Amino acid sequence: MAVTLRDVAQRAGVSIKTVSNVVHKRQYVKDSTRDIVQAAIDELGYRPNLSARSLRSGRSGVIGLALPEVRLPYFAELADSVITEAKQRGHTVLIEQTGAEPAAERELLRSPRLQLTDGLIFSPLALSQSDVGLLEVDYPLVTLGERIFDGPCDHVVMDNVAAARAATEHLLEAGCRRIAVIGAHEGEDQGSAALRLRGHQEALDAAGMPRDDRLVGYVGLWHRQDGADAMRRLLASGVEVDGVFGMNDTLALGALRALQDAGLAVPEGVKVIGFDDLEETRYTSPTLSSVDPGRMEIARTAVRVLVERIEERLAGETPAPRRQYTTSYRVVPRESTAG
Amino acid sequence: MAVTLRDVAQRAGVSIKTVSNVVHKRQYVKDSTRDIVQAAIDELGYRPNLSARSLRSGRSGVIGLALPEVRLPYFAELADSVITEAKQRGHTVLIEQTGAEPAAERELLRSPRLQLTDGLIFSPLALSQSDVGLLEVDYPLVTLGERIFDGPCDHVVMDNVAAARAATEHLLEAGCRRIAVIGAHEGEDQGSAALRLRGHQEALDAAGMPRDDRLVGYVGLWHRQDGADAMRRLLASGVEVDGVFGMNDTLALGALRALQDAGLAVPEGVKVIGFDDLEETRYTSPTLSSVDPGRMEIARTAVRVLVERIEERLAGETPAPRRQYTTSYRVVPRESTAG
DNA sequence: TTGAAAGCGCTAACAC
DNA sequence: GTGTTAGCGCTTTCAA
Repeated sequence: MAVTLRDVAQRAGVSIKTVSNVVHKRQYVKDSTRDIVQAAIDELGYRPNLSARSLRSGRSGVIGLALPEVRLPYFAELADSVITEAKQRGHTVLIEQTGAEPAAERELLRSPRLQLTDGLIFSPLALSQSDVGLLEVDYPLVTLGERIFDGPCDHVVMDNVAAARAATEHLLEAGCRRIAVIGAHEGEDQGSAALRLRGHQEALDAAGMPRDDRLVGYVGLWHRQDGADAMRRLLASGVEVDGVFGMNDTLALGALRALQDAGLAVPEGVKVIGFDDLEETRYTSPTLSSVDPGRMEIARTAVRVLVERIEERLAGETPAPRRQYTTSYRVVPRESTAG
Repeated sequence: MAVTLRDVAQRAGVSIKTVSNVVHKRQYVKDSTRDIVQAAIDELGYRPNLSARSLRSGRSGVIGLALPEVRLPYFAELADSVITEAKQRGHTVLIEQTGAEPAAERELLRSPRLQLTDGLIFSPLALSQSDVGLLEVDYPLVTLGERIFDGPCDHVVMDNVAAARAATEHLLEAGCRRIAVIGAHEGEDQGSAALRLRGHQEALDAAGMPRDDRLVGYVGLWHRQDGADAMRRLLASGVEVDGVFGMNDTLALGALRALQDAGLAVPEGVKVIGFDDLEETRYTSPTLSSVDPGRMEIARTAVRVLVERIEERLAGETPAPRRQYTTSYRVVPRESTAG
C-alpha cells in the first residue's frame, strides 16, 4: 500500500541508495539519473516513512513540549512561539499536558511517550528543587521557569525578582501607597510566586514602605477565578487598597473584575498591574498594564538550545557544560495604571 | 547505550519474546518468569523504542492536530480538549499550525511531517469547498468546521446557522432593534462567517426586522483588533446601534472595548453577545454573553471517531461510510445582554 | 556515481 | 509457556 524507497527504485530502474541520495538532495547523482528518480517519486507519490527513518537515524524531528495546560493563555502563547520557532528549524512539536500535577510532572520525564521525540522543553509548575535529580535523563532536556535551578540540564529563565520589583515600582511611581499583591502561595519559598513576592517586597523596602501581610492575597492556582476570589477577600477584610500587583495577567484581570464589582474605579481609585503581557491585556477595559516576560525570547532560546543539544548528541560530541539563560523583561504601562 | 529488549532478555535469561510479552502484559507468562523479567526491566531502566514499535506495528500512538494558531483562545481551548481526550485514549498530540494560510493548509495534508502520526484532526480556515479533493488522503482524517462539507472523510461540525440565529434572537428578546453583526467576510458565501451571517439574517427576517447593510461589520480576521476596528468604523458612520452580535468572542470583546471607548454603556445602551464561550468571557467587565459551541463535545467526538478509524484501518476492516457529526450549542446569557 | 547488504529495535507468526 | 526468526523502511558503510 504505502510506497517505499524500493518501489521508487524499481520504477526508476536504479538502486535504493540512489533514490535515497535524491531524496536527501545529496551530490554525486548524475542530473539525468536525478530526473528519472524524481519523476518516479512524483508519479508514485512517495513519502518517506518517518518511523523507519527515525529508527535508523536516531532522530525523529519531533521535540516535546510539556506544560501545565495549553488553555491557560500564557501557555497558549508560549506554545505558539515554540511551535513557530521549531518549525523554523525543521521540527514539529508534540505537546504533553501535566495539569500541574506533581505526579504527572514526575512521570512525564520517564514516559515512554517521549521516546519518539528528540528532546524535551519542560515547563514544570509542581516540581521543586528537591526533584532536581529527576532531571537527570538520557535525552536532551531544557527546562523553563522558576521551579528548579542548577539542574543537570539547560535552563531558560527570566529574572522574576527584578521584574516583579519593577512592577511594584511602577505602582509606587504612579502614587500608590497601599499596594496589594495577588497570587502568593502560602508557605512557599521557591517558584514564581515566591520570587515575585520577594521582588514586590524589595520594591516596598527600597521605598521605605511597610510590608503589610493583610495586603497579600494568597491563592491556590493562578486562574482568573483565583484572582477574583482573593481580591474579594481582601476587600471584604476592610483593608485599604490603592494599588494591585497581580502576579500574572489572569489573576490581575480577575482582581480587576472584583474591584469593579465593588464599585471601585480603575485606575482612578485603584491602579492595577499584571504580569505576562497577554494579548488580551490590550483590549480589556481598562487596558491592563503588565510586565512583558520576553515570551518570544524564551521560546526562541529554548528551541535553539535544545536543537543544538540534539545535534551535539547526534554528532557524538562531548557535551558542552549546561547553561542557564536569563531573558529580559519590560514594564508595559497601559490604562490601568494611568493618571 | 539505549537498553533494548535484547539486553533485558539477556539479563533475565529468557528470550526476547518473553520480555515482549511481559511488556505488553500479555497472558501466557508464568508469574515467576514475569517477576524476573520485570526486575531486569527495572534494573536496566528499559523503555521501549517507539520508532521501532511504530515501524513494525504501523501505529505510533500520535495523532496530529492542525489548526490556525494555538494562541487564539478558541483554538487553545480546543487543543486542550483534544489533548486531554487523546490522552484518555492513550494517544499523544502533535500540533501543526497553518497560520490560516491557504498554501500551508494545502501542503499540510501531504506533509511528510505527518508520517509518524496515526491520523489527523484538521481544522481548516482557508480551504474552501473547491479544495475538497485534497481531503482524499491515505490516512485517517477528521475535519472540523465550516469550510468544507461532504468531503471524503469524517467531519465534526456544529449548526452555525441555528446557533447564530439563536444569538441574534437572544438580542431581539432583550429588546434590541438595531443589531450590528461584526465579523462578516466580504463576498464570501461559505465558511463560519457566511453561515453565522445567514443565521443572523434569518433571525431578523423571522422577527420582521429589516436587513441593513450599514449594520454589517466586515473584517479580515477574527482577532480582537478586527472587532474593535469594525465597531469603530460602524460608530463613526453614524448608524444607530443598540445591539451587537460578534461572530466570535474575541471580535465581541474588541467591539465591547470600542463601544466603551465611545462612551456607550453596555448593556444599558448597547447589548453585546459573542460566540465561543471562552473562559475569559466570565471575567470581563461586563461579563460577555455568548454561544457555547460545545467545544468539549467537538473534541471528544473528533478524537473518538479518529481513533475508531485508526483501529478499523489497522484491523484491515472495510471502512464504514464517512459520517458527519453535528454537535450541540447553547446560548449563555451574561451581563452584556442583561436588563 | 551507483549498487548490495547489514541492521536500527520491535512485533508476530510459527515452532517447540 | 517460551524460543526463533523474518521482516517493517530506512540509512549507511563498503565495493564496484
